Amino acid sequence: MPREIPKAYEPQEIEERWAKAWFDEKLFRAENSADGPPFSIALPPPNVTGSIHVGHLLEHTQIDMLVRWHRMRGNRTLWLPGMDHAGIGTQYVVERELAKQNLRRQDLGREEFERRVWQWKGESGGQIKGQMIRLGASCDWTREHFTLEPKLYRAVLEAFLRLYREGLLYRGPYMVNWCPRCETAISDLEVVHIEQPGKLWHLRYPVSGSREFLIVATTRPETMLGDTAVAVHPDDERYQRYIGKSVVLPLMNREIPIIADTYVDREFGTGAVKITPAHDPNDFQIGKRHNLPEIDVMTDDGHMNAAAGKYAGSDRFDARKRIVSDLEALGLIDKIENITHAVGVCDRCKSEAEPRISIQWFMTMKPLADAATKAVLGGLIEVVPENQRTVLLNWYANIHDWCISRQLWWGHRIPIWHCECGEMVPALNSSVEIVDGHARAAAIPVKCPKCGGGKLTQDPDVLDTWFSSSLWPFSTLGWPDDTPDLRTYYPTSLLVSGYDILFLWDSRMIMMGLHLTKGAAPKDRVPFRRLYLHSLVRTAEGAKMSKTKGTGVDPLQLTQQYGTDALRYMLASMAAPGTDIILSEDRILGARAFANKIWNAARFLFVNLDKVEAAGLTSDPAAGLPAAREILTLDELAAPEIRANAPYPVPGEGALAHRWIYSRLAAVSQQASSALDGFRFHEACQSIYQFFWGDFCDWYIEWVKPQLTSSDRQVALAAWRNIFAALDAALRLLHPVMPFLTEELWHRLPQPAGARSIALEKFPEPQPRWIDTAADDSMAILQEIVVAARNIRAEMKLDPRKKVAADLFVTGPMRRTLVEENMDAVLRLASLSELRVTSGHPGAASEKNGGIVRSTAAFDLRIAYGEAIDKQAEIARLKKKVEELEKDIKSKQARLADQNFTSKAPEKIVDALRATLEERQLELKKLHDRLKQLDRD
RNA sequence: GGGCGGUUAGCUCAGCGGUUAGAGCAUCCGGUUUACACCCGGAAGGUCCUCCGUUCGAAUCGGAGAUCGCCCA
Repeated sequence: MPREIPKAYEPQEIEERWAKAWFDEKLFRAENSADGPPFSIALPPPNVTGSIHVGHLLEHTQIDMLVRWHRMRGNRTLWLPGMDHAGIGTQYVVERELAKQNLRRQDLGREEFERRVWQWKGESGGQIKGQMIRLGASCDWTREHFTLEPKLYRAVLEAFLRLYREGLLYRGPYMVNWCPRCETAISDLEVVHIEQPGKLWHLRYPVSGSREFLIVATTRPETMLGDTAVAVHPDDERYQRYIGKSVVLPLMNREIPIIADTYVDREFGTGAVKITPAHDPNDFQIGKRHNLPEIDVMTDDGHMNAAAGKYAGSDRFDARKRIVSDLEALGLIDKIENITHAVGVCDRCKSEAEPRISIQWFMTMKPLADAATKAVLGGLIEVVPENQRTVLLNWYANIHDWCISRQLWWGHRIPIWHCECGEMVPALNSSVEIVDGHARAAAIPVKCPKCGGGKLTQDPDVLDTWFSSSLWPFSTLGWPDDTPDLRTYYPTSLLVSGYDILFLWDSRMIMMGLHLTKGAAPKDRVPFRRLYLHSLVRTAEGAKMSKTKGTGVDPLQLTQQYGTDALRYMLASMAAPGTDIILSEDRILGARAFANKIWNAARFLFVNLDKVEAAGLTSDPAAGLPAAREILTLDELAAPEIRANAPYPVPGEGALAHRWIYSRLAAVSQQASSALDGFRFHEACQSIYQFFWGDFCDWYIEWVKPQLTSSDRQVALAAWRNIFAALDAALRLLHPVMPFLTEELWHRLPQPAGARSIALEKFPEPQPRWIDTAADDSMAILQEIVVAARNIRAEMKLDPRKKVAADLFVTGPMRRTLVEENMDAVLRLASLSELRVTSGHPGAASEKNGGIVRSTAAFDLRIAYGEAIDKQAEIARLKKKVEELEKDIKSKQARLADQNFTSKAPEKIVDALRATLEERQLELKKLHDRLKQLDRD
């Protein structure tokens, strides 16, 4: 029965089919009762608003490779997926939609707005899930979670209430970053600094009761309306006499004191600075020290408020212009400098963030950071690459309290009720109830424990998205309940994340995990035992891939073009830890070619087997097969139990290549596993690529081709069995990186009834019986001979189809036997009609115009051909080689002559150097002989 | 201002104390080898950014500088 296998590899149909099958069959469902040590990874939950970009694909490819690899090694493997509600991000997107209808969220009211967001989430959210399924992520979709679902809401309530009772959460008026567009506080980490051209205005503040001025510099003149002091350094001689006096704040005509504070940098500007405690974090601190009033001059949406006098109602940037021009009119602008400075903007909407005092919830971080530091220092979490460990520890060391409240409507509402008397009453417990399909706190306090009042209103704020994210590795496993999943899979084995969210997410999970989970020892409470920070995909200019900037590349489109496997391979092959990735068209093409190569190698085997079968059936002498030949069937050659016992000894002299390919298989399996264990995906890819294309296709298949159609049934049988088993092993090696292609091909091999997927098979382990260093060495020599012959042929510009005779001079009987035993393969691969093997060196045996010679220390190969060779070219080539060799030999001799080297370097190194020197000298001698001979001829 | 990373072949990148520094792509030469032209065979191509140091030995370790990029303040 012919096995239909298309000539060109067409990934689309294959990938869609398997993606669907894997999902429908729940193939990657983790079984708690299964054998094997658990291996668990929580997916960094993508924003529910998002669609996948190449950055995700890089992350998912790396996770998926590790997950598939572990699954194939027999681990009880769980990759837990889910989505993040992405508070500010999602709200921003929905608000943008509303704005198209000229609506603001305030127009709808909180409940209606929330309803709209849920509606939007239902329609557009979760796109990523479909994309991940299509791209082959082997997640356990039966365990999918969403940060706003009831179970996770409950975890958030539990965490909040516990931290609150422990006194780690507090509320009060502090300086925060405020986004006037989103109208919410944002954390330090959500403010990004962008270098921009700007101006530095030098303002003249008249000193009260004098004609003098103090000059202060500012990049934000509008904040002057809220100035409540001017500060100088206490030791600054220039200003001694002003300390204690006051200035008249221009435009506002308010007297404000001149104070002394060591915070002031005498070198900056004039050494006098305006102090606006309500609009600058440093000024806020100074204000506290000096008991200065805090005058907030702005509204939530970035307009000037009543405290701004006549500027009230103006947009903050309009106000800036007006103030500057008013000051100019009054002659109070000393000068204006053009500068570049970093402006903090809201990470989400890119509006300029405003430092501002507002009442917010904060989390005390110091004790948690200390515990986390201890865990990381104690090696309870291994950080890869290692330098990121220092970055993490430094961040913990300089940690600030975390502003966890957001003035948003989309998120986990803070479970605190405020009484009219000012008392704050937390929810009674963490239970949740479902209203309209969505969760909210159920245990609502009805009476104030302090004043007994019954008028309690819930805090309007919601929690920072990252609060719920920080619970992700355990909340998704059932925490705070003691569930089988939590017991089995927590701590998770590994977290794979981009280093861009090390502070936002990774660091906070470590703190929360250590603090909140139940394990007796810290090692049982860390959220993950290893932390691998992967690279980011960047544009050619080095910018982060970003959809908003239009630099994001749609991976699904690339998939259409090149195939998912190729894309995955390309990303993995570039994923060296610690270096960012710039997408390259060439690399994708190379990966696609690789996929095609794999496809065709498999195709070759199946197609040829068809031929062998057909020939056997018809006993067609034209096919070169004897009539008596028995039919070979695929089952006989490649049944699972047959493959399991490979390699089979090949009778006669054709065994070498088989011994060698299995030896290579052992080495490559070992390399791949150790590379994956160290997150060196590029290394794993490279060694598998080299194995498949170089060893398996270029040498092994080519070498054994004739055996596959051998008239000796035993030879053909063993050869086929070995090659199928090797292909099977190669597919399993390749599976973690190229899941679709390997799945498709694997199913074309005979499999036991009910076999579901290559993903559930074993990853190749190096078998001791495969390792064969003698075969490695022998094969290496034969390959060198073949390459030397091809080299000479190319040099002589021989027609590749033309077979010629050659002479081989070898030393040692072993080598001679080796070549003679493998003569057929060598002749065929080197396109030789004959190879005369002689012991010793050419020299005397050489004839006039003796063709071209290639020499290594082990052999000399000569092809003599009727026509004259380009003698000058050959001499030039030899001379260049001589030069290189002489240089090398000289440096080696010098080093060996150096007492310092021979006495201090390890013996092994010295001996090795001596041996290579000898080889080189032999090569050089051969080159000289050859040159002399050419000269003579 | 502080910290981190890059600088290696024309391009994209490996290698990170001890072979004549590698790969893929591009280039050049030769091929319709019935698995694959997304292929096969061959070749050419490098002051490993600069300087100083450590070492028997440095692309690899340390210091300084140049340059590009990232993060934090």
